[in-house]
Amino acid sequence: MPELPEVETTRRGLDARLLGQTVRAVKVRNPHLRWRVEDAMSRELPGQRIVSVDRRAKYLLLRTDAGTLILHLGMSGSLQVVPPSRPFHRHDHIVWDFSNDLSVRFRDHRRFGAAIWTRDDPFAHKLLSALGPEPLSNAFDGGVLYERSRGRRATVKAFLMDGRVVAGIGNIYANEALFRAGIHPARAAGRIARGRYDRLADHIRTVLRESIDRGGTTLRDFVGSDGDPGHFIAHLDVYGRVGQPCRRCGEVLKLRVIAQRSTVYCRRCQR
DNA sequence: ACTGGCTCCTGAGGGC
DNA sequence: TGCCCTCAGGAGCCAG
Repeated sequence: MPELPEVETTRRGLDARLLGQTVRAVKVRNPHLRWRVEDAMSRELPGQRIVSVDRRAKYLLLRTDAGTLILHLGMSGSLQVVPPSRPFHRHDHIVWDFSNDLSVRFRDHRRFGAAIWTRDDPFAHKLLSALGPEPLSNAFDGGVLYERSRGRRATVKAFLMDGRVVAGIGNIYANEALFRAGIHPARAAGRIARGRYDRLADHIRTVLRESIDRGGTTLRDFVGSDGDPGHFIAHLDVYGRVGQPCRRCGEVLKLRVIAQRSTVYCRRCQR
């Protein structure tokens, strides 16, 4: 599923190919994504030039002078940059044709993704306005986690995946960062010391950067991951490794559902 | 202010 | 071989 590193890789691919290009045509083949794709997007986007391609959490922001296209890949979405003549896949739901004779297709077989058109400041949009700091920005550190977690009884795993605390940490990277930091995923967020949050924040940043570096390599051709966790999968310590030995101590890795998500951890290394 | 549970959807995988 | 069943999973939303 597209996690923050895949979305960032996608952003870089779009930025390299679409910046300064003009939207020639928009075709919505199936408007039934997470929220119905509004006609205003098809009406107002043609003729507009892409002035920037940004990312906030796992949202992609394609800005024009008339408004911003906000995209979310959900859990099975991908964006494909292809020649317009390429035959359609049955789950290609939206198509944007550009002035450089490239076509971008939003493919999403589960349709948990979203395409939202807004004329206003996208950061003021309800979906973005309450988001916490970007994990790779200077605004994020152990202090943020420590301050925000005081008094909270929810598990640290759920806490990390709450976008209002820190933006864009998905299930895979919550699992991985907690393993690297040696913190048990079911521990109450409010009962973790400052020093451990400092280390956790460092590990969140490091694991995301390492994965982006991998994504940047394996997804260079930009065909989208389409449900695949990406080639960073070979470097995961816990996610997808239930029943296998811990790379650090050899203990068999355990699976528990925490925060409604599969959580894999080492009960010896994580306390 | 928090917290946990529900929801959308389809392909994959297991059982028989 | 094929059919049926179950389930994962991002994150907004809502009730308690």
